[in-house]
Amino acid sequence: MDGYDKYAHEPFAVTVDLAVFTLRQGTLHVLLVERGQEPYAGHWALPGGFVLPDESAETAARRELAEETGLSDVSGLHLEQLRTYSEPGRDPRMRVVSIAFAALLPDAPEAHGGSDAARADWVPYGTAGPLAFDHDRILADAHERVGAKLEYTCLATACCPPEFTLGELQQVYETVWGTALDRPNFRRKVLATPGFVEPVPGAARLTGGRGKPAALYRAGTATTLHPPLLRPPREGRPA
Amino acid sequence: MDGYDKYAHEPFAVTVDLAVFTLRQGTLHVLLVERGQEPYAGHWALPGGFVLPDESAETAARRELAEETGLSDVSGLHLEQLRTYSEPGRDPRMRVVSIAFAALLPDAPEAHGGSDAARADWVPYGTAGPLAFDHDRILADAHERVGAKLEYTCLATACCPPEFTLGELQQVYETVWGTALDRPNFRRKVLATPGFVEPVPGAARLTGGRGKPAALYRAGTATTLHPPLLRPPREGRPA
DNA sequence: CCTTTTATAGTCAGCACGACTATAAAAGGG
DNA sequence: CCCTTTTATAGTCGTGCTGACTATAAAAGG
Repeated sequence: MDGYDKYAHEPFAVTVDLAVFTLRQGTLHVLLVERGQEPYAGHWALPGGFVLPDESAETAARRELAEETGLSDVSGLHLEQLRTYSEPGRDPRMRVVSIAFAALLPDAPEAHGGSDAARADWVPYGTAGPLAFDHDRILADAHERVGAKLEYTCLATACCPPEFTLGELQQVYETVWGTALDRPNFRRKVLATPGFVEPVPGAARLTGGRGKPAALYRAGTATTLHPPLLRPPREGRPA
Repeated sequence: MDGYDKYAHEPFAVTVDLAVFTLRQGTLHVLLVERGQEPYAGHWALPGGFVLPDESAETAARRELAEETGLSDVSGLHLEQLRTYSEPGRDPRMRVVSIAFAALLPDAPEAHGGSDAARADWVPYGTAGPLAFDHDRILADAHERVGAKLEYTCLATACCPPEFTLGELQQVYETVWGTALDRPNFRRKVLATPGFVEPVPGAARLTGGRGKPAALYRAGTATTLHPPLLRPPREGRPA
Protein backbone atom coordinates (compact mmCIF):
# COMPACT_ATOMS: atom_id res chain seq x y z
CA MET A 1 0.00 0.00 0.00
CA ASP A 2 3.03 2.23 -0.21
CA GLY A 3 4.10 3.74 -3.46
CA TYR A 4 1.17 5.95 -4.26
CA ASP A 5 3.41 7.76 -6.72
CA LYS A 6 2.94 4.75 -8.95
CA TYR A 7 -0.60 5.86 -9.51
CA ALA A 8 0.09 8.07 -12.53
CA HIS A 9 -2.19 6.25 -14.95
CA GLU A 10 -5.68 6.53 -16.29
CA PRO A 11 -8.18 5.89 -13.53
CA PHE A 12 -10.43 2.85 -13.27
CA ALA A 13 -14.19 3.02 -13.26
CA VAL A 14 -15.75 0.92 -10.51
CA THR A 15 -19.22 -0.50 -11.02
CA VAL A 16 -21.52 -3.06 -9.44
CA ASP A 17 -23.40 -5.72 -11.40
CA LEU A 18 -26.37 -7.57 -9.96
CA ALA A 19 -27.55 -11.11 -10.60
CA VAL A 20 -31.01 -11.12 -9.03
CA PHE A 21 -33.01 -14.34 -9.07
CA THR A 22 -36.63 -15.00 -8.28
CA LEU A 23 -39.19 -17.76 -8.78
CA ARG A 24 -42.15 -17.11 -11.06
CA GLN A 25 -44.62 -19.85 -11.94
CA GLY A 26 -42.21 -22.42 -10.69
CA THR A 27 -39.30 -21.43 -12.89
CA LEU A 28 -36.15 -19.49 -12.15
CA HIS A 29 -36.08 -15.94 -13.49
CA VAL A 30 -33.32 -13.35 -13.64
CA LEU A 31 -33.65 -9.59 -13.65
CA LEU A 32 -32.13 -8.22 -16.86
CA VAL A 33 -32.06 -4.86 -18.63
CA GLU A 34 -32.07 -4.34 -22.38
CA ARG A 35 -29.26 -2.18 -23.64
CA GLY A 36 -30.23 0.71 -25.88
CA GLN A 37 -26.77 1.85 -26.89
CA GLU A 38 -23.61 0.41 -28.30
CA PRO A 39 -21.79 -1.65 -27.42
CA TYR A 40 -24.13 -4.64 -27.25
CA ALA A 41 -27.17 -2.56 -28.23
CA GLY A 42 -30.26 -4.76 -28.10
CA HIS A 43 -28.60 -7.35 -25.91
CA TRP A 44 -29.71 -8.18 -22.41
CA ALA A 45 -27.35 -7.24 -19.60
CA LEU A 46 -27.24 -7.50 -15.84
CA PRO A 47 -28.50 -4.41 -14.04
CA GLY A 48 -25.78 -2.35 -12.48
CA GLY A 49 -24.12 1.01 -12.34
CA PHE A 50 -21.31 3.09 -11.00
CA VAL A 51 -20.27 3.17 -7.39
CA LEU A 52 -20.65 6.76 -6.25
CA PRO A 53 -17.79 8.48 -4.42
CA ASP A 54 -19.39 8.23 -0.98
CA GLU A 55 -20.77 4.72 -1.36
CA SER A 56 -19.48 1.27 -0.58
CA ALA A 57 -20.08 -1.36 -3.22
CA GLU A 58 -22.78 -2.92 -1.02
CA THR A 59 -24.59 0.41 -0.77
CA ALA A 60 -24.38 0.95 -4.49
CA ALA A 61 -25.69 -2.55 -5.17
CA ARG A 62 -28.62 -2.03 -2.82
CA ARG A 63 -29.43 1.29 -4.46
CA GLU A 64 -29.37 -0.28 -7.91
CA LEU A 65 -31.53 -3.15 -6.70
CA ALA A 66 -34.17 -0.72 -5.42
CA GLU A 67 -34.08 1.27 -8.66
CA GLU A 68 -34.42 -1.72 -10.97
CA THR A 69 -36.98 -3.74 -9.03
CA GLY A 70 -39.07 -0.86 -7.77
CA LEU A 71 -39.06 -2.38 -4.30
CA SER A 72 -39.43 0.22 -1.60
CA ASP A 73 -37.65 -1.72 1.12
CA VAL A 74 -34.55 -3.62 0.11
CA SER A 75 -32.86 -3.19 3.48
CA GLY A 76 -33.81 -6.63 4.75
CA LEU A 77 -32.91 -8.54 1.60
CA HIS A 78 -29.80 -10.65 1.43
CA LEU A 79 -27.28 -9.32 -1.10
CA GLU A 80 -24.17 -11.41 -1.41
CA GLN A 81 -20.93 -10.23 -2.87
CA LEU A 82 -19.98 -12.72 -5.55
CA ARG A 83 -16.59 -11.68 -6.85
CA THR A 84 -14.93 -8.90 -8.79
CA TYR A 85 -14.35 -9.02 -12.53
CA SER A 86 -11.38 -7.01 -13.62
CA GLU A 87 -10.16 -8.37 -16.97
CA PRO A 88 -8.81 -5.57 -19.16
CA GLY A 89 -11.02 -5.27 -22.20
CA ARG A 90 -14.18 -6.59 -20.58
CA ASP A 91 -15.74 -3.25 -21.52
CA PRO A 92 -14.47 -1.97 -24.88
CA ARG A 93 -15.00 1.67 -23.98
CA MET A 94 -12.85 2.01 -20.88
CA ARG A 95 -11.26 0.18 -18.01
CA VAL A 96 -14.11 -0.99 -15.78
CA VAL A 97 -13.73 -3.08 -12.65
CA SER A 98 -17.04 -4.58 -11.65
CA ILE A 99 -18.01 -5.95 -8.25
CA ALA A 100 -20.76 -8.51 -8.76
CA PHE A 101 -23.55 -9.32 -6.29
CA ALA A 102 -26.10 -12.11 -6.18
CA ALA A 103 -29.54 -12.13 -4.58
CA LEU A 104 -32.59 -14.37 -4.34
CA LEU A 105 -35.89 -12.50 -3.92
CA PRO A 106 -39.36 -13.63 -2.94
CA ASP A 107 -42.27 -13.18 -5.31
CA ALA A 108 -40.98 -10.26 -7.32
CA PRO A 109 -42.89 -7.20 -8.39
CA GLU A 110 -42.90 -6.23 -12.03
CA ALA A 111 -39.60 -4.71 -13.07
CA HIS A 112 -39.57 -1.20 -14.37
CA GLY A 113 -36.59 0.43 -15.95
CA GLY A 114 -34.27 2.22 -13.60
CA SER A 115 -33.18 5.81 -13.73
CA ASP A 116 -31.30 5.28 -16.95
CA ALA A 117 -34.53 4.46 -18.77
CA ALA A 118 -33.38 1.04 -19.89
CA ARG A 119 -36.09 -1.58 -20.21
CA ALA A 120 -35.88 -4.02 -17.32
CA ASP A 121 -37.64 -7.36 -17.14
CA TRP A 122 -37.68 -10.75 -15.46
CA VAL A 123 -36.37 -13.32 -17.94
CA PRO A 124 -36.46 -17.11 -17.48
CA TYR A 125 -32.97 -18.27 -16.60
CA GLY A 126 -31.12 -19.66 -19.57
CA THR A 127 -33.37 -18.22 -22.27
CA ALA A 128 -31.75 -14.83 -22.84
CA GLY A 129 -29.27 -15.30 -25.69
CA PRO A 130 -25.72 -14.17 -25.08
CA LEU A 131 -25.62 -11.33 -22.60
CA ALA A 132 -23.59 -8.15 -22.98
CA PHE A 133 -19.96 -7.93 -21.84
CA ASP A 134 -18.91 -10.87 -19.63
CA HIS A 135 -22.33 -11.05 -18.03
CA ASP A 136 -22.95 -14.63 -19.13
CA ARG A 137 -20.06 -15.70 -16.98
CA ILE A 138 -21.13 -13.52 -14.06
CA LEU A 139 -24.64 -14.93 -14.25
CA ALA A 140 -23.34 -18.50 -14.34
CA ASP A 141 -21.10 -17.82 -11.35
CA ALA A 142 -24.04 -16.30 -9.49
CA HIS A 143 -26.27 -19.28 -10.25
CA GLU A 144 -23.64 -21.66 -8.97
CA ARG A 145 -23.16 -19.57 -5.83
CA VAL A 146 -26.85 -19.36 -5.04
CA GLY A 147 -27.18 -23.12 -5.54
CA ALA A 148 -24.27 -23.72 -3.18
CA LYS A 149 -25.67 -21.32 -0.60
CA LEU A 150 -28.91 -23.27 -0.49
CA GLU A 151 -26.91 -26.25 0.72
CA TYR A 152 -25.63 -24.81 3.94
CA THR A 153 -27.69 -21.70 4.70
CA CYS A 154 -31.35 -20.86 5.21
CA LEU A 155 -31.34 -18.70 2.08
CA ALA A 156 -34.28 -20.62 0.60
CA THR A 157 -36.71 -19.13 3.10
CA ALA A 158 -35.77 -15.69 1.77
CA CYS A 159 -37.41 -16.73 -1.49
CA CYS A 160 -40.72 -17.75 0.10
CA PRO A 161 -43.68 -15.71 1.35
CA PRO A 162 -43.78 -15.08 5.13
CA GLU A 163 -45.81 -18.27 5.63
CA PHE A 164 -45.16 -21.18 3.34
CA THR A 165 -45.61 -24.92 3.01
CA LEU A 166 -42.76 -27.38 2.91
CA GLY A 167 -43.77 -28.11 -0.68
CA GLU A 168 -43.13 -24.48 -1.60
CA LEU A 169 -39.77 -24.55 0.16
CA GLN A 170 -38.87 -27.72 -1.67
CA GLN A 171 -39.78 -26.08 -4.97
CA VAL A 172 -37.18 -23.39 -4.31
CA TYR A 173 -34.50 -26.04 -4.03
CA GLU A 174 -35.74 -27.99 -7.02
CA THR A 175 -36.02 -24.92 -9.23
CA VAL A 176 -32.63 -23.46 -8.42
CA TRP A 177 -30.86 -26.84 -8.52
CA GLY A 178 -32.81 -28.13 -11.48
CA THR A 179 -33.28 -31.52 -9.83
CA ALA A 180 -36.21 -33.33 -8.25
CA LEU A 181 -36.03 -34.17 -4.56
CA ASP A 182 -37.72 -36.91 -2.59
CA ARG A 183 -40.51 -35.27 -0.64
CA PRO A 184 -40.48 -37.38 2.56
CA ASN A 185 -36.70 -37.13 2.83
CA PHE A 186 -36.74 -33.38 2.24
CA ARG A 187 -39.38 -33.01 4.94
CA ARG A 188 -37.45 -35.13 7.41
CA LYS A 189 -34.26 -33.17 6.78
CA VAL A 190 -35.84 -29.73 7.09
CA LEU A 191 -37.77 -30.53 10.26
CA ALA A 192 -34.73 -32.18 11.83
CA THR A 193 -32.68 -28.99 11.42
CA PRO A 194 -33.39 -26.87 14.51
CA GLY A 195 -34.27 -23.27 13.68
CA PHE A 196 -34.70 -23.77 9.95
CA VAL A 197 -38.51 -23.50 9.97
CA GLU A 198 -41.07 -23.34 12.75
CA PRO A 199 -44.72 -24.33 12.45
CA VAL A 200 -47.36 -21.61 12.46
CA PRO A 201 -49.08 -22.21 15.80
CA GLY A 202 -52.71 -21.57 14.82
CA ALA A 203 -52.94 -24.94 13.10
CA ALA A 204 -53.35 -22.85 9.99
CA ARG A 205 -53.56 -24.71 6.75
CA LEU A 206 -53.53 -23.61 3.18
CA THR A 207 -56.12 -24.90 0.79
CA GLY A 208 -57.20 -24.10 -2.72
CA GLY A 209 -55.38 -26.74 -4.67
CA ARG A 210 -55.97 -30.43 -4.91
CA GLY A 211 -54.81 -32.86 -2.31
CA LYS A 212 -54.44 -32.78 1.42
CA PRO A 213 -53.86 -29.24 2.75
CA ALA A 214 -50.28 -28.60 3.85
CA ALA A 215 -49.21 -27.18 7.19
CA LEU A 216 -47.78 -23.69 7.17
CA TYR A 217 -44.35 -22.80 8.42
CA ARG A 218 -42.37 -19.64 9.05
CA ALA A 219 -38.66 -19.03 8.71
CA GLY A 220 -36.82 -19.95 11.89
CA THR A 221 -34.00 -18.18 13.65
CA ALA A 222 -31.14 -20.27 12.31
CA THR A 223 -29.00 -18.93 9.49
CA THR A 224 -26.86 -21.96 8.69
CA LEU A 225 -27.64 -25.64 8.21
CA HIS A 226 -25.69 -28.27 10.15
CA PRO A 227 -25.25 -30.66 8.54
CA PRO A 228 -25.86 -29.22 5.08
CA LEU A 229 -28.67 -30.16 2.74
CA LEU A 230 -26.57 -31.41 -0.14
CA ARG A 231 -27.84 -31.46 -3.71
CA PRO A 232 -27.70 -34.88 -5.31
CA PRO A 233 -24.22 -35.39 -6.79
CA ARG A 234 -24.12 -34.71 -10.50
CA GLU A 235 -21.23 -35.30 -12.86
CA GLY A 236 -19.28 -32.32 -13.99
CA ARG A 237 -20.29 -29.71 -11.46
CA PRO A 238 -17.30 -27.46 -10.76
CA ALA A 239 -15.91 -27.06 -7.29
CA MET B 1 -23.90 -0.18 -17.44
CA ASP B 2 -25.45 2.68 -19.38
CA GLY B 3 -25.02 6.23 -18.27
CA TYR B 4 -21.31 6.66 -18.53
CA ASP B 5 -21.91 10.40 -18.35
CA LYS B 6 -22.53 9.87 -14.65
CA TYR B 7 -18.82 9.25 -14.30
CA ALA B 8 -17.84 12.83 -13.60
CA HIS B 9 -16.29 12.26 -10.21
CA GLU B 10 -12.89 11.67 -8.75
CA PRO B 11 -11.57 8.32 -9.90
CA PHE B 12 -11.10 5.29 -7.68
CA ALA B 13 -7.78 3.66 -7.09
CA VAL B 14 -7.92 -0.13 -7.46
CA THR B 15 -5.47 -2.24 -5.50
CA VAL B 16 -4.95 -5.88 -4.57
CA ASP B 17 -4.20 -7.07 -1.04
CA LEU B 18 -2.74 -10.50 -0.35
CA ALA B 19 -3.22 -12.75 2.65
CA VAL B 20 -0.53 -15.37 2.15
CA PHE B 21 -0.27 -18.20 4.67
CA THR B 22 2.43 -20.79 5.18
CA LEU B 23 3.48 -23.30 7.82
CA ARG B 24 6.77 -22.79 9.62
CA GLN B 25 7.82 -25.01 12.50
CA GLY B 26 4.30 -26.27 12.83
CA THR B 27 2.64 -22.91 13.25
CA LEU B 28 0.67 -20.77 10.85
CA HIS B 29 2.48 -17.72 9.51
CA VAL B 30 1.31 -14.79 7.43
CA LEU B 31 3.32 -12.66 5.05
CA LEU B 32 3.24 -9.04 6.23
CA VAL B 33 5.06 -5.84 5.34
CA GLU B 34 6.01 -3.11 7.77
CA ARG B 35 4.81 0.33 6.77
CA GLY B 36 7.39 3.07 6.71
CA GLN B 37 5.10 6.01 6.06
CA GLU B 38 1.96 7.51 7.44
CA PRO B 39 -0.72 6.53 7.80
CA TYR B 40 -0.09 3.55 10.06
CA ALA B 41 3.68 4.04 10.00
CA GLY B 42 5.31 1.20 11.93
CA HIS B 43 2.27 -1.03 11.66
CA TRP B 44 2.20 -4.31 9.84
CA ALA B 45 0.05 -4.47 6.71
CA LEU B 46 -0.85 -7.04 4.09
CA PRO B 47 1.33 -6.91 1.00
CA GLY B 48 -0.37 -5.42 -2.00
CA GLY B 49 -0.27 -2.72 -4.59
CA PHE B 50 -1.99 -1.06 -7.47
CA VAL B 51 -3.54 -2.87 -10.37
CA LEU B 52 -1.79 -1.62 -13.46
CA PRO B 53 -3.81 -0.45 -16.48
CA ASP B 54 -3.16 -3.57 -18.54
CA GLU B 55 -3.50 -6.09 -15.71
CA SER B 56 -6.37 -8.07 -14.31
CA ALA B 57 -6.59 -8.22 -10.53
CA GLU B 58 -5.37 -11.83 -10.63
CA THR B 59 -2.33 -10.82 -12.64
CA ALA B 60 -1.55 -7.97 -10.29
CA ALA B 61 -1.90 -10.26 -7.27
CA ARG B 62 0.44 -12.81 -8.80
CA ARG B 63 2.98 -10.13 -9.59
CA GLU B 64 2.85 -8.80 -6.04
CA LEU B 65 3.18 -12.32 -4.66
CA ALA B 66 6.33 -12.90 -6.67
CA GLU B 67 7.78 -9.56 -5.61
CA GLU B 68 7.13 -10.01 -1.90
CA THR B 69 8.07 -13.67 -1.54
CA GLY B 70 10.98 -13.70 -3.96
CA LEU B 71 9.62 -16.87 -5.52
CA SER B 72 10.62 -17.21 -9.14
CA ASP B 73 7.67 -19.34 -10.20
CA VAL B 74 4.30 -18.41 -8.80
CA SER B 75 2.39 -19.56 -11.87
CA GLY B 76 1.39 -22.90 -10.39
CA LEU B 77 0.32 -21.59 -7.00
CA HIS B 78 -3.30 -21.32 -6.08
CA LEU B 79 -4.41 -17.72 -5.56
CA GLU B 80 -8.01 -17.35 -4.56
CA GLN B 81 -10.01 -14.20 -4.86
CA LEU B 82 -11.47 -13.52 -1.44
CA ARG B 83 -13.70 -10.47 -1.80
CA THR B 84 -13.49 -6.76 -2.50
CA TYR B 85 -13.33 -4.15 0.22
CA SER B 86 -14.78 -0.83 -0.84
CA GLU B 87 -15.84 1.08 2.28
CA PRO B 88 -15.30 4.81 1.82
CA GLY B 89 -12.67 5.93 4.29
CA ARG B 90 -10.85 2.62 4.54
CA ASP B 91 -7.79 4.54 3.35
CA PRO B 92 -7.66 8.09 4.75
CA ARG B 93 -5.70 9.43 1.80
CA MET B 94 -7.97 8.63 -1.10
CA ARG B 95 -10.74 6.39 -2.31
CA VAL B 96 -9.23 2.93 -2.65
CA VAL B 97 -11.11 -0.20 -3.66
CA SER B 98 -9.12 -3.28 -2.80
CA ILE B 99 -9.54 -6.76 -4.23
CA ALA B 100 -8.25 -9.26 -1.68
CA PHE B 101 -6.68 -12.63 -2.43
CA ALA B 102 -5.78 -15.56 -0.22
CA ALA B 103 -3.09 -18.20 -0.75
CA LEU B 104 -1.52 -21.11 1.10
CA LEU B 105 2.12 -21.76 0.20
CA PRO B 106 4.46 -24.68 0.86
CA ASP B 107 7.62 -24.19 2.85
CA ALA B 108 8.23 -20.54 2.21
CA PRO B 109 11.49 -18.88 1.36
CA GLU B 110 12.63 -15.94 3.42
CA ALA B 111 10.64 -12.83 2.58
CA HIS B 112 12.49 -9.87 1.23
CA GLY B 113 10.94 -6.48 0.77
CA GLY B 114 9.33 -5.91 -2.58
CA SER B 115 10.07 -3.18 -5.04
CA ASP B 116 8.78 -0.52 -2.69
CA ALA B 117 11.55 -1.32 -0.20
CA ALA B 118 9.16 -2.09 2.65
CA ARG B 119 10.35 -4.70 5.10
CA ALA B 120 8.51 -7.95 4.55
CA ASP B 121 8.46 -10.90 6.92
CA TRP B 122 6.61 -14.05 7.89
CA VAL B 123 4.77 -13.38 11.13
CA PRO B 124 3.02 -16.00 13.28
CA TYR B 125 -0.71 -15.69 12.74
CA GLY B 126 -2.41 -13.73 15.49
CA THR B 127 0.72 -12.15 16.96
CA ALA B 128 0.97 -8.98 14.86
CA GLY B 129 -0.86 -6.28 16.82
CA PRO B 130 -3.54 -4.35 14.95
CA LEU B 131 -2.76 -4.20 11.26
CA ALA B 132 -3.00 -1.10 9.11
CA PHE B 133 -6.25 -0.04 7.44
CA ASP B 134 -8.93 -2.76 7.52
CA HIS B 135 -6.34 -5.49 7.09
CA ASP B 136 -7.26 -7.22 10.35
CA ARG B 137 -10.67 -7.92 8.90
CA ILE B 138 -9.26 -9.01 5.54
CA LEU B 139 -6.83 -11.35 7.27
CA ALA B 140 -9.59 -12.85 9.42
CA ASP B 141 -11.78 -13.35 6.35
CA ALA B 142 -8.87 -14.99 4.55
CA HIS B 143 -8.18 -17.34 7.46
CA GLU B 144 -11.80 -18.40 7.57
CA ARG B 145 -11.84 -18.96 3.82
CA VAL B 146 -8.67 -21.04 3.80
CA GLY B 147 -10.02 -23.14 6.65
CA ALA B 148 -13.26 -23.70 4.78
CA LYS B 149 -11.42 -24.56 1.57
CA LEU B 150 -9.51 -27.30 3.36
CA GLU B 151 -12.83 -28.99 4.04
CA TYR B 152 -13.90 -29.63 0.48
CA THR B 153 -10.81 -29.16 -1.71
CA CYS B 154 -7.33 -30.65 -1.94
CA LEU B 155 -5.78 -27.31 -1.04
CA ALA B 156 -3.83 -28.86 1.84
CA THR B 157 -1.49 -30.68 -0.53
CA ALA B 158 -0.49 -27.29 -1.94
CA CYS B 159 1.06 -26.56 1.44
CA CYS B 160 3.18 -29.72 1.53
CA PRO B 161 6.46 -30.63 -0.18
CA PRO B 162 6.15 -32.74 -3.35
CA GLU B 163 6.36 -35.92 -1.27
CA PHE B 164 4.90 -35.91 2.19
CA THR B 165 3.65 -38.19 4.94
CA LEU B 166 0.07 -38.33 6.09
CA GLY B 167 1.25 -36.89 9.38
CA GLU B 168 2.51 -33.79 7.59
CA LEU B 169 -0.75 -33.46 5.72
CA GLN B 170 -2.66 -33.78 8.97
CA GLN B 171 -0.51 -31.05 10.50
CA VAL B 172 -1.68 -28.67 7.79
CA TYR B 173 -5.27 -29.24 8.82
CA GLU B 174 -4.52 -29.05 12.51
CA THR B 175 -2.48 -25.89 12.20
CA VAL B 176 -4.92 -23.97 10.02
CA TRP B 177 -7.97 -25.13 11.95
CA GLY B 178 -6.34 -24.90 15.34
CA THR B 179 -7.76 -28.24 16.42
CA ALA B 180 -6.32 -31.70 16.97
CA LEU B 181 -7.54 -34.54 14.77
CA ASP B 182 -7.66 -38.25 15.41
CA ARG B 183 -4.84 -39.80 13.42
CA PRO B 184 -6.39 -43.15 12.42
CA ASN B 185 -9.62 -41.47 11.37
CA PHE B 186 -7.78 -38.81 9.38
CA ARG B 187 -5.80 -41.51 7.63
CA ARG B 188 -8.89 -43.55 6.82
CA LYS B 189 -10.67 -40.51 5.43
CA VAL B 190 -7.80 -39.32 3.24
CA LEU B 191 -7.06 -42.75 1.79
CA ALA B 192 -10.75 -43.38 1.14
CA THR B 193 -11.00 -40.24 -1.02
CA PRO B 194 -9.97 -41.27 -4.53
CA GLY B 195 -7.43 -38.94 -6.09
CA PHE B 196 -6.59 -37.02 -2.94
CA VAL B 197 -3.18 -38.61 -2.42
CA GLU B 198 -1.36 -41.47 -4.12
CA PRO B 199 1.43 -43.54 -2.57
CA VAL B 200 4.97 -43.10 -3.85
CA PRO B 201 5.60 -46.42 -5.59
CA GLY B 202 9.22 -47.02 -4.62
CA ALA B 203 8.21 -48.07 -1.11
CA ALA B 204 10.09 -44.94 -0.11
CA ARG B 205 10.02 -44.05 3.52
CA LEU B 206 11.13 -41.05 5.42
CA THR B 207 13.26 -41.45 8.48
CA GLY B 208 15.20 -39.18 10.75
CA GLY B 209 12.77 -38.69 13.57
CA ARG B 210 11.66 -41.06 16.26
CA GLY B 211 9.08 -43.73 15.69
CA LYS B 212 8.10 -45.93 12.81
CA PRO B 213 8.93 -44.38 9.45
CA ALA B 214 5.91 -43.09 7.56
CA ALA B 215 5.00 -43.91 3.99
CA LEU B 216 5.35 -41.12 1.47
CA TYR B 217 2.52 -39.82 -0.67
CA ARG B 218 2.15 -37.41 -3.54
CA ALA B 219 -0.77 -35.13 -4.37
CA GLY B 220 -3.36 -36.92 -6.47
CA THR B 221 -5.33 -35.71 -9.42
CA ALA B 222 -8.54 -34.80 -7.61
CA THR B 223 -9.28 -31.17 -6.78
CA THR B 224 -12.38 -31.53 -4.63
CA LEU B 225 -13.30 -33.82 -1.73
CA HIS B 226 -16.56 -35.78 -1.81
CA PRO B 227 -17.72 -36.00 0.85
CA PRO B 228 -15.89 -33.15 2.56
CA LEU B 229 -13.44 -33.48 5.42
CA LEU B 230 -15.31 -31.40 7.96
CA ARG B 231 -13.58 -29.69 10.87
CA PRO B 232 -14.99 -30.65 14.24
CA PRO B 233 -17.98 -28.40 15.00
CA ARG B 234 -17.09 -25.53 17.26
CA GLU B 235 -19.48 -23.02 18.80
CA GLY B 236 -19.58 -19.58 17.31
CA ARG B 237 -17.96 -20.14 13.96
CA PRO B 238 -19.61 -17.83 11.40
CA ALA B 239 -21.29 -19.17 8.31
C1' DC C 1 16.28 -54.90 26.59
C1' DC C 2 12.80 -51.93 27.70
C1' DT C 3 10.49 -47.59 27.12
C1' DT C 4 8.99 -44.04 24.17
C1' DT C 5 7.33 -42.47 19.92
C1' DT C 6 5.06 -42.63 15.72
C1' DA C 7 2.65 -45.20 12.01
C1' DT C 8 -0.79 -48.30 10.71
C1' DA C 9 -4.67 -51.70 11.24
C1' DG C 10 -8.96 -52.77 12.95
C1' DT C 11 -13.45 -52.62 15.73
C1' DC C 12 -17.87 -50.89 17.11
C1' DA C 13 -21.89 -47.99 17.70
C1' DG C 14 -24.51 -44.03 16.16
C1' DC C 15 -26.52 -41.49 12.82
C1' DA C 16 -27.59 -39.34 8.45
C1' DC C 17 -29.28 -40.34 4.22
C1' DG C 18 -31.33 -42.59 -0.09
C1' DA C 19 -34.95 -45.53 -1.49
C1' DC C 20 -39.15 -47.05 -0.59
C1' DT C 21 -43.96 -48.20 1.33
C1' DA C 22 -48.07 -46.84 3.73
C1' DT C 23 -51.68 -43.84 5.34
C1' DA C 24 -54.48 -39.43 5.51
C1' DA C 25 -57.06 -35.76 3.59
C1' DA C 26 -58.56 -33.08 0.20
C1' DA C 27 -60.76 -32.30 -5.04
C1' DG C 28 -63.01 -34.05 -9.20
C1' DG C 29 -65.63 -37.10 -12.13
C1' DG C 30 -68.68 -40.55 -13.07
C1' DC D 1 -72.13 -41.19 -3.53
C1' DC D 2 -68.17 -43.90 -4.63
C1' DC D 3 -63.85 -44.06 -6.71
C1' DT D 4 -59.79 -42.16 -8.63
C1' DT D 5 -56.37 -38.71 -8.44
C1' DT D 6 -53.49 -35.71 -5.99
C1' DT D 7 -50.81 -34.06 -2.36
C1' DA D 8 -49.20 -34.28 2.51
C1' DT D 9 -47.39 -36.86 6.14
C1' DA D 10 -45.64 -41.05 8.68
C1' DG D 11 -42.67 -44.73 8.99
C1' DT D 12 -39.10 -48.51 7.65
C1' DC D 13 -34.84 -50.52 6.16
C1' DG D 14 -30.18 -50.86 4.76
C1' DT D 15 -25.85 -48.56 3.63
C1' DG D 16 -22.09 -45.81 4.45
C1' DC D 17 -19.59 -42.24 6.84
C1' DT D 18 -17.78 -40.89 11.17
C1' DG D 19 -16.19 -40.43 16.06
C1' DA D 20 -14.17 -42.97 19.71
C1' DC D 21 -11.35 -46.39 20.82
C1' DT D 22 -8.02 -50.51 21.00
C1' DA D 23 -4.26 -53.11 19.09
C1' DT D 24 -0.06 -53.96 16.57
C1' DA D 25 4.32 -52.69 14.07
C1' DA D 26 8.62 -50.39 13.55
C1' DA D 27 11.81 -47.26 14.53
C1' DA D 28 15.07 -44.35 18.22
C1' DG D 29 17.07 -43.73 22.88
C1' DG D 30 18.62 -44.89 27.01
